[in-house]
Amino acid sequence: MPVAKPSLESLVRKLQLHSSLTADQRDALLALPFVQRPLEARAQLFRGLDPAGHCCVLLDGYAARSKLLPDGRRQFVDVLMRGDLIGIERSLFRRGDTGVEMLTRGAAAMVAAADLEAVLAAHPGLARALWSETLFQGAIQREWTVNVGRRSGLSRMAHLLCELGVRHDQQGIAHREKFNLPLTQEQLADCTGLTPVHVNRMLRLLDDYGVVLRNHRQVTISDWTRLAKLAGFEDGYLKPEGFTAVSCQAC
Amino acid sequence: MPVAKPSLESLVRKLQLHSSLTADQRDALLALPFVQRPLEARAQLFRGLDPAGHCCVLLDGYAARSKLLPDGRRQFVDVLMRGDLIGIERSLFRRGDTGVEMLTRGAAAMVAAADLEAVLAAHPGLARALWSETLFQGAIQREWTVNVGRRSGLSRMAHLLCELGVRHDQQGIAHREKFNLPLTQEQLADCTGLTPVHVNRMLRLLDDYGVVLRNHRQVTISDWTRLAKLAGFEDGYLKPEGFTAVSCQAC
DNA sequence: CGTAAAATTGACTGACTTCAAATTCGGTGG
DNA sequence: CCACCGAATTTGAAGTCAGTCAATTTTACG
Repeated sequence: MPVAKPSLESLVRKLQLHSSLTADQRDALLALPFVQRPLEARAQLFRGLDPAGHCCVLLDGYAARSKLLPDGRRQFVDVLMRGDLIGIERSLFRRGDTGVEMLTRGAAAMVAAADLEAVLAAHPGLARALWSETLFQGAIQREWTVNVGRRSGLSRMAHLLCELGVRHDQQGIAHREKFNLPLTQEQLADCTGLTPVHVNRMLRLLDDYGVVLRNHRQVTISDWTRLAKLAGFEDGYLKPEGFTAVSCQAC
Repeated sequence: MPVAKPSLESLVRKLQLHSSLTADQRDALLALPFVQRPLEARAQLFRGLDPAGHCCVLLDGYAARSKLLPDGRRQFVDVLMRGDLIGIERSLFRRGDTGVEMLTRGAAAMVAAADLEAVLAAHPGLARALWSETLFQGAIQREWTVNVGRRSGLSRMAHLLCELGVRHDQQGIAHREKFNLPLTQEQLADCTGLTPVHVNRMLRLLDDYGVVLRNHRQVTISDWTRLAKLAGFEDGYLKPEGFTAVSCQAC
């Protein structure tokens, strides 16, 4: 696996999807001290309710935010990929409410809360950009609620694939129609609120329809339009089009 | 209906659940200019993806954030009550992703984006408190995803009642075990991802178990412990215990 | 190359939905 | 205060989508 020279470039890219950063702000962010930590699959990035003295940026690999039920069942509430900022609620504000664990091996940049705090104090515009990022996370979260709440099994799978496709595309990780999907069917089940068996059947059905091919862990969407239709996918919630540029009179 | 002298007191109370505000910050917030707008049931507070020049604070009544599916089905992604801040993402950052409509009659304080912007620029600590509030909303949203994704119909209803109970309590609207629930069963269905018919049956079952009594639109929880157990309810995600006090070096 | 994990498939079960009809509630005008 | 009407609730019966259980095959990885 070719490891890029570790940097927070991917976080900058993500923030710039919705917030315009000045050169100063970008440089300050890139100058943040961090420790790169290699991570095995199943490694816990954050656990339970504990607060933490750091947050992290995922540099490589995939992770999931999850909640456990008393009976041991599990629901993923987000899939995290390169550039995603994880655990800011723990480092700046309070303890968290979800666990975060690696789905694959990868690496994360660990950023000390105090360092982040200092940069945000010096650059209020950055704080604004991160708040904006929090709001985008919220939009994704709401769509996940809709997905598991109101869509059929087939649509849920289709919708998840659409969302992950767009997010890969936005982060420059892969093309929307062809990307790596390193999740097991059990993990996909935890994303969609289905059982692993049913995930298998729905993937098979999408394949039979000729809409999505899945070899090993590579997804190839051969008919995006039809997939989006099956999913009821509207990409508006992922897109910042029409956003008001960050304007903070104190910045 | 006795209308309290309209003020943003309820918003202050909400923020103080998790953020410590200085007297200055509190006064600045309370001094925000706003227009009180009475609202009929079904009134749209925000619609579709449009950005807005304002946000609002719910002063009275109940509202729901919802998303519509292409086929007309609907999922609520949050229930909003007195003190809840609505539409900040539209006023400060970008267009929204969900519609917001009143479930009952009520009233909202409409705050112009420019006024809010000015107060936040003057009091960075307030921006921090609102960001924190955004993160709490995220925690609630994640729990909703878990609720519709992994819990049985009975548990979903039970969990919703627990959450609404605690939130009524926190906002000083009512006691945790006895509060007004002005939602129709159809609306409860849109909260839980069930059908109205099934909501009816689950409420009946909770009643038969002697856990929750529901007369007209008043909820009386006679056995909180058992209800929480049925729901798998853990109140941690609603509670700021152990939070790190807001500390912003620029404030 | 061998072993454990993951994927696949089939048969059966059950929770929730759908459809439809009857009853109750809540507000309004007489 | 009561009669009325639409909305909301309640109930029953039948259907279906997804879950459960269990066995087999394939894949991933040391």
